[in-house]
Amino acid sequence: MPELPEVEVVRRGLAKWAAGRTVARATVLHPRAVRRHPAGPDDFTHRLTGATLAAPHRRGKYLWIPLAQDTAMVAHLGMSGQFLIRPEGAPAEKHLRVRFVFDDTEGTDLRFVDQRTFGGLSLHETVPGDPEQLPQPLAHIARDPIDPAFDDDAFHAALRRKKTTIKRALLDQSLISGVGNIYADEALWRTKLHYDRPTASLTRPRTAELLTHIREVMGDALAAGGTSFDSMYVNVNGESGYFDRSLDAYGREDEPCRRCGTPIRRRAWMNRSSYFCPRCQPAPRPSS
DNA sequence: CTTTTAACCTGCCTGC
DNA sequence: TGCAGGCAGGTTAAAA
Repeated sequence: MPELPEVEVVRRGLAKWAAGRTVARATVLHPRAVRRHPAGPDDFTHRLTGATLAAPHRRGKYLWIPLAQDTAMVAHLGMSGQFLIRPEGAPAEKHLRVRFVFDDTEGTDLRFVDQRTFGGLSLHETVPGDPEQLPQPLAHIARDPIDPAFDDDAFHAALRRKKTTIKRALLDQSLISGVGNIYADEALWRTKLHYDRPTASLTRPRTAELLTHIREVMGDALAAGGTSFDSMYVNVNGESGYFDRSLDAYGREDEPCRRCGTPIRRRAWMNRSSYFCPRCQPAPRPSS
């Protein structure tokens, strides 16, 4: 479950069901799942053995779990990654990639399941003195819009100086993290902005509106347990969120805009799709 | 230097 | 039924 609300649902599940537990044994069933771990699968499992999982943190779509004073396990769900808390005896999922067995008597294990293998786990040093024990590789990831330390003014200034379009900017994790294809389309629809609008043309009030809508749609989605179109995106207990029923733009091609009734359109865009209302979100005047 | 494209994977759905 | 092609919520190395 890839975007910020879905990852936050997972983080909360880990906080409840995995934090504080000590790993008795870690098993890597598919080496690609730990390809971002520099020292390889054997080092990964060896270093996790005996490690106690601290409370999980999140920035944007990235999760991390501090293990010791200066080490944390980073997790990214990619397009199809899941963390599942399962009964120890439950049969292996078809796409089970990494399994953690604990030294306690709770009777459950922790599994990283990932059909498309774009996600992965890895161990990294943390930024010295960082209160959240941020892993070094995440230092370049921007704070996300629901982080109290997110700087709205700096974000607007960055948009103004970029030579790009608004949806590309929203998906740039070094400018603002946690926004993906669904919530970008939803926030743009709520703000009545076209995805190809040049960022340099945005006024400060427009940027403020956009940020407000990003926060609102993510808050709404979180309250609904996230967005799930199928069993691919689930919480640690395997349950789907139901925000898909509340989407206004994403996935609604040819269905009437909930504001003006005009059919929502889908456009091929950067090897994926953009959904928008052609009336509420008119295309910007072509530049040059 | 910044911006854009193509590639990385598996599985499902549609149309021929 | 089979098969090709398109599509899917992610990042990122390489090219422009």
